[in-house]
Amino acid sequence: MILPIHVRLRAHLAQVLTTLYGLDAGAAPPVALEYPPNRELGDLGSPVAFELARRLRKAPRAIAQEIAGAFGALDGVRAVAAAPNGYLNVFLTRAPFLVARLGHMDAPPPPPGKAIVEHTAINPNKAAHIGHLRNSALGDTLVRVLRFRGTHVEVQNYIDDTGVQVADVVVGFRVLAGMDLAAVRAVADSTRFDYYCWDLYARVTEWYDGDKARLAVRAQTLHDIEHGGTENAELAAFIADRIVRCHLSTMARMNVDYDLLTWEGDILRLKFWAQAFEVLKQKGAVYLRQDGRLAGCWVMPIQDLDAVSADPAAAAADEGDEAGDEREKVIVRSNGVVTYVGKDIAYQFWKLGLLGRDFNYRVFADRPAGPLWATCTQAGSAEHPPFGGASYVYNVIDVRQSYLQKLLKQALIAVGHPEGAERSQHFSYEMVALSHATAKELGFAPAPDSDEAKKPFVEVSGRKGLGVKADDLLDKLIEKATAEVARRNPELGAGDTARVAQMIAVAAVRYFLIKFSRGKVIAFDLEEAMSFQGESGPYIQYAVVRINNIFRKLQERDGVDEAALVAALQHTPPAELEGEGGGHELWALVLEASRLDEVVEQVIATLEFAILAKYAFSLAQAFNAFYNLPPSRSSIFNEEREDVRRWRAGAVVYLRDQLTRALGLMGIEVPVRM
RNA sequence: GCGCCCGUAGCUCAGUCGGAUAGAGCACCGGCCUUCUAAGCCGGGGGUCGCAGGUUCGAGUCCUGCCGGGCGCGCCA
Repeated sequence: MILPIHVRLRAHLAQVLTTLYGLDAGAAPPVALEYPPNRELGDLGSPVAFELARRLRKAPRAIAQEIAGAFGALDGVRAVAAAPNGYLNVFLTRAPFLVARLGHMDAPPPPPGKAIVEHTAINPNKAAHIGHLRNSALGDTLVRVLRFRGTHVEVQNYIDDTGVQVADVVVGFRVLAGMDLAAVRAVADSTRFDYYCWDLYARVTEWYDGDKARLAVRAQTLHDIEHGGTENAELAAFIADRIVRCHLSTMARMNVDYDLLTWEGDILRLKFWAQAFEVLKQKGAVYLRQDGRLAGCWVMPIQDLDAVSADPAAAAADEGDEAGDEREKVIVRSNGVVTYVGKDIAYQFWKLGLLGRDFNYRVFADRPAGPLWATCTQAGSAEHPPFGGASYVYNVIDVRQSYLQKLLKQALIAVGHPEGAERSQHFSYEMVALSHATAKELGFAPAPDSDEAKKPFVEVSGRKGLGVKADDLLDKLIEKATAEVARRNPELGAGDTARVAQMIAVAAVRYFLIKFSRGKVIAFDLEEAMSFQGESGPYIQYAVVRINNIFRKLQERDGVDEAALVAALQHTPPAELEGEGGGHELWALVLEASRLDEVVEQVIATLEFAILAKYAFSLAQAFNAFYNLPPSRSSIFNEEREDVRRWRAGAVVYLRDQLTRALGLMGIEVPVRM
């Protein structure tokens, strides 16, 4: 396996520094490498001379010059130069670099163990909205990025089928609409059921607001659902099942998929909590409060997690400061009913293989790729893939759940599994709100002097039915894209046009949801999200489509395929790439395209997918700029010099492949035309 | 009150391990289609990087304090 040039260059520079200045290579931090602002300056650059300037009492420039002088030869490096300002810049041998990259590269060994990614987890009582899409887009991208690196990933979607939100819709059907199961089934079979429930849910909220005493109906319904065997429980199960199927088809439109649906009802019925409770009690992680306002509750003491895990000194200091300030979190209420946190602790234990109990499993749906599995309580399938028991767990949930996610980690530490806490990651992100313009468009205009009107954005509210439904957004985007595709490609049939429009719409939404940093509230603006121009998914697709067109036309005219062009590079004089003339632009594309792997590394380390989005965009942008250069410097199709055409083709094929991979990581496909 | 997050161009946002001239999109103004798709490209105007200190050869980036905004801290889920 060829070591990436960065690694070898760092090692070589460390060696040079040792011989030159007697610096201990082991003690020094790794030599920093950056990309100079442009290719004229170099391909890689290092500020190492700045760091040494003080120690050596020499000007950075002089040091850089000495290093350049002593550099010697390194495979893959064409030249080294000391910049006037003190940077040490390195030029790579271009043609071998590209040829190697176009060939087969050995993949690094896959990380050991399985990772569980849980995402989506929409309450199964109404249609999915734009906020849910952010979760799914981030979660699915995480899955794709991990798999790209070779990690074995299990994707779970948690279904809260026994919570208040489902209970509220049950109340809506039975009390407000006066329907029984048969009537609800008739509705589900004849309408957009998730949309119907969206409106019904909002009506129920209003109904509660009309008289708080009505909340007793909710409490009774919830009780019925939790205990089973009642009409309410049956209705809840039906609603949850149907809504989940709606969500799955919405997500399928977005190229989002799962391996397993975990149902909260199964966690309850299989007594996962009882099992986890035993462990927590045994380890003293929870205890029964005898007095005070929490008398009769089983509670878990809450500590500062950072102090618990990392720095012993800081932990000791904190203990002194906050000894009197310790708080407790109720896990089991005084009436014996477990809280939400308790159920989540049990689920997290199971995910990490620490519970000592398992679900039963059934096939929930058949897909082209194979069955979609779901948990069940009894009479499961005899044969099913192994689920749970992962080495790493990513819970994709918005930032408002930080406190609870912290409690999960604490419970793991308290039962003697600090490594489980280390391997549990809360993948948090800020919420999606609505811009005032979009909220207004949806018919929600806050009173001019209200608090709502003064806020920078309008909060999405499933309860009020205020939000942009995921399918509505996709429909609008597809409608717009269809018109554009039909106008630009009249030769395309209706089926192809629809497929292309769908891909463009998905690209627009998914890119939009990925391009902001996780910590940023997205004030969703419909007009902005509908854009196919500028920094958008379709912009990137467009660049790839253009490239594919070049090779399609080349094939049609000359019968030359791109594989043949690439293969011929080995025996082609590299003047176009290496030459003094116009090669810089082409080489810049190759070097930029080569950065995908390092971008993926960074993305996994930071869980910041905006980096991936921006990278893909800038690569597309770089290509578009190249594409628009005068034909003498950029054309492939009309270039008559054989060697020049080959190198341009090779560079562009490589860029296209890397860009297609980057899009794939974001769940975005490339259409044939657009 | 305590904790977490955010503050960069008119607007929405990038800015990697602290490093070369602080960038992009949108909006605005001016150019570019007989030449691989104009969903594109090129050029222009537009900045007290919230404020004040500190560390450093070097700070949008790190530290401290403050200001403004968001979220969280329940015998809800």
